[in-house]
Amino acid sequence: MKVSREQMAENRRRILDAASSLFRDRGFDAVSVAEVMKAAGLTHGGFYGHFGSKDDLVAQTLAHVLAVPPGGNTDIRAYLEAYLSPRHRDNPAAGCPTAGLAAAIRHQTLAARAAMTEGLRSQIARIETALPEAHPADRHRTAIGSWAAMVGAVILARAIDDPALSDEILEQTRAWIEAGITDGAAL
Amino acid sequence: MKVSREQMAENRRRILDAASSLFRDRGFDAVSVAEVMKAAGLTHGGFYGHFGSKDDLVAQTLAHVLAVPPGGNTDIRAYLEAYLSPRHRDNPAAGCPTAGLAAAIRHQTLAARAAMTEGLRSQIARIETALPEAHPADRHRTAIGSWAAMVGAVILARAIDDPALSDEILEQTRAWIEAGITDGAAL
DNA sequence: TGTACATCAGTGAACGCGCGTTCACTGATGTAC
DNA sequence: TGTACATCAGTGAACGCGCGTTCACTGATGTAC
Repeated sequence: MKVSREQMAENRRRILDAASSLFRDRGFDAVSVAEVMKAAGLTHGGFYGHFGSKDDLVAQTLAHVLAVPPGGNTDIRAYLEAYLSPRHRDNPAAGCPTAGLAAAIRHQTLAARAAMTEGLRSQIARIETALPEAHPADRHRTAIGSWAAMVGAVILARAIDDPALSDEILEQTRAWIEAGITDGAAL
Repeated sequence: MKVSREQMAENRRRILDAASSLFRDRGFDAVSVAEVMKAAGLTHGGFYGHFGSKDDLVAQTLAHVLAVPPGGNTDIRAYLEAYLSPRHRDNPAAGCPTAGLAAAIRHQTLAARAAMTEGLRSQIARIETALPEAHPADRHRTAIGSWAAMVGAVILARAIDDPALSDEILEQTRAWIEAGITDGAAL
């Protein structure tokens, strides 16, 4: 049964949204095409009307989720606190796609890697602008170092099974980054 | 054909070594049991004489590779330079198992997560002892923050397809961590 | 020390399952008149 | 505006493939005597 053009566009959006959450939650390999389609309220057969392959879905999902980041967060400390929180760690499906998927992108297609590259570039730029005005010329360095530490800390915190150590990774990394941001002004 | 006890022990070691490299290089899912056995010079049927399942192999490989880290590196700056180098980024198979596998451990068994937890604990302790003597009481914080940034930077550097940006992630993160280590002494 | 034989590590064919993908079909859409 | 029909988004059964896993078999090991 054919659907309207608007309905088709919405279906496509729902597939991408469902894929985005499922991939972040369980990884690219563990989520099947049929599962994504079911989560979008469709059947698996229609998938290839929207995407050329599962690899194509992966690449387009990354472009979709990395292109439009969740609002311009200008308060770097609030952003740090939210990012390095147990709540973020425990909700990968709704969390940062970089923390959830960056390590898996290495095994994906060139298109997926290209989407990640652009996403990373804009994220670094966004953090740079959110850094304190008083910060010296090495804002770029601070943005990159802070982002690497944020992503690394969430990945490590999610990988271990000791809740106390996991909380500690988040909290100490947050304090370490804040110190680095503050120290920078004194350099 | 039965083999000697020593031969069997060596075969087991070779399976773990092969799995360790292959998993780091291509991830747990993309490497088949048959592939690991072939790399170890055996056929796939014998696998279940050594391990209960592929999940068991994953957990034991992690315990194997995370338990005995490559030598006590006491020079933190040399360690940083080697870790955040293009060479390390481009050779995941021989590289740090945390950078290669941490993000995937979230989707593995409890035994795998437990191995990662112990590996992380000992790695943090190792970095703490390698930090400059003059460093203040927040060595623990510095060790955790630095390690998170190191792991995050290598993961990000491996995820993107722009060599220049990838090099920059490594280099700037290294400089950022070094600054943090130095600044700490001034706190 | 030498021999007979039970053990069992490794082999390779076979299994069942889930996956990505294909395809003939359906029926609502939207256009031509 | 109303009607006839070509289009095509979505359906669900079916496919082929690779995977983890099993199992009957082989033949070297290592022990009992």
